[in-house]
Amino acid sequence: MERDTSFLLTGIKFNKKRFAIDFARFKKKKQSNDDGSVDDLSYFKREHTEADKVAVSVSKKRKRKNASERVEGFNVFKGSSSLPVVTNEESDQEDNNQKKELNRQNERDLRLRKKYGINVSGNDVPSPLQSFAELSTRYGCDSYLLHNLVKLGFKEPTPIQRQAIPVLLSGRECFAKAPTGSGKTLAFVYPMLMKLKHASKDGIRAVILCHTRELATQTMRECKKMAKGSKFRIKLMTKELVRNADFAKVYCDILISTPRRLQLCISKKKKKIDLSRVEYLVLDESDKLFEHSLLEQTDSVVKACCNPSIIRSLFSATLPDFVEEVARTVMHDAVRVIVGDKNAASESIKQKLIFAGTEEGKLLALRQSFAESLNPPVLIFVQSIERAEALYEELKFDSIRVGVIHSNLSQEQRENVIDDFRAGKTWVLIATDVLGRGMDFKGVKCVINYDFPDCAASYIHRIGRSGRAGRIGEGITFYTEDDIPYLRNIANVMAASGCEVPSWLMDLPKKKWKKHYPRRESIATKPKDQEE
DNA sequence: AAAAAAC
Repeated sequence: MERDTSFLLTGIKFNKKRFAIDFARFKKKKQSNDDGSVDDLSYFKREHTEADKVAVSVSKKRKRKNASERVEGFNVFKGSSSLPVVTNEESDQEDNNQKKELNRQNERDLRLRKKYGINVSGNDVPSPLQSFAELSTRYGCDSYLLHNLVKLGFKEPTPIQRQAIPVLLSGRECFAKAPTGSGKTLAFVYPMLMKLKHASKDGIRAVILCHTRELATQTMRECKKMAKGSKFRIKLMTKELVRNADFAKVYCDILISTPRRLQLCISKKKKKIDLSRVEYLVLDESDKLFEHSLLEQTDSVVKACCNPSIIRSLFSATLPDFVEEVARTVMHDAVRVIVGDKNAASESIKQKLIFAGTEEGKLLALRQSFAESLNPPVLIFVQSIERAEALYEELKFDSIRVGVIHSNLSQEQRENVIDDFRAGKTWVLIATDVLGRGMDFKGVKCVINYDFPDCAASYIHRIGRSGRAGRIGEGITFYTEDDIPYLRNIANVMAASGCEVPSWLMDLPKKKWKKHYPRRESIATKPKDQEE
């Protein structure tokens, strides 16, 4: 019974036992600021028995075993094991022909997957697409949808689209990992539009969860473009919608929201939102949605989408094992689709590391690089809101059109900043990690990590704001003495993405990545009044 | 050690 109430968190419980030390630390923290609001997490309280300790060591062994199985699972040839089963009975001619045809199909699938760097695992993985035209021949896609595709300039499906679209169209749940800027949004929106077919007459039929409001807005725009000409209702969960709508009466085909806002609507006493009819649920940037602070919110949405025939999918450019482990506790016979190398950034991005020495050195290096060649639009990432503001104050008098964005701005301000950047009114945009993931600014040629990213995943996502849709991009990362212990992790990503890495970097000691938030000197050169 | 996700 307990299991029924905690879905994804059940998975976490299992997971936590495996990592007993982290778990104990987390538990301590939970208890120390105990405010009684940990209903769903109550299982944390019963631990430390001898039986539990045994459970830990047993599951550790199991983990190792699973890990080795997983490696095999990545193998392309084992992945799509839809080869016909040989029976003892005499098979007649027809059976033989069927087997031959199946074998030919399997060979075609394998060739195609190999060609596009697609790795799959799972039972009976559907064949990848050879072209978009197959959407109508194989899946009876409506002509208006194909027309939209052409009009929006999509000619050839990207690898993730080739494989993830048939998987979703076949009604399979899936995990999808593919490089930044490789068309993941289309890969989950398009099959959704195809399967929804006719507009909703009651209730909500599909939900897309995004980790920031900016991404939710962008995703809605993409959805609307692709659905043009249909009668689908596509809605963004805005503050106004939450305030005004009576969710008992709201019906829409695709609802796009951030987790917290949707969770609130679920937990409302009056005008509660009904997600029991949801047929499709997408967790975009899913590893982000599975972070501690968001997991409980994500969980309540997953829990509320209780339609037994729901199709759920997880998309991201970085999909760590633990996310899949947790998600597998609720998913049915999911297919895994992985494009490209594990732990690599998009290959179309040129990656550079620059030693800036000190904070002052960073500012100098930035100004110098702008003086040499400013190739707008440029995105600059810093580690905190304060530093974003400080850098903005430094640059705004430099005759460069510069903007700044972070979560301390009002929603309206945030939207304006994004619009200005998209319209080319600002050339350089300084941002916190709000814009680190998912955002698609068409022409961004260069991303500068003014402050070192906090982990490899965030590095991959940040530089992935450039070099999208096959274009060339550049990712420049400044580092100081404080960051050197963490350089090796970035070097690994660079090596995995086919970048040249100086050998001394690879000689740095391997270190398990911990979140990296060094306390930094202030950005500005010393204020004038200090001289007085 | 941060940011983000509400009202």
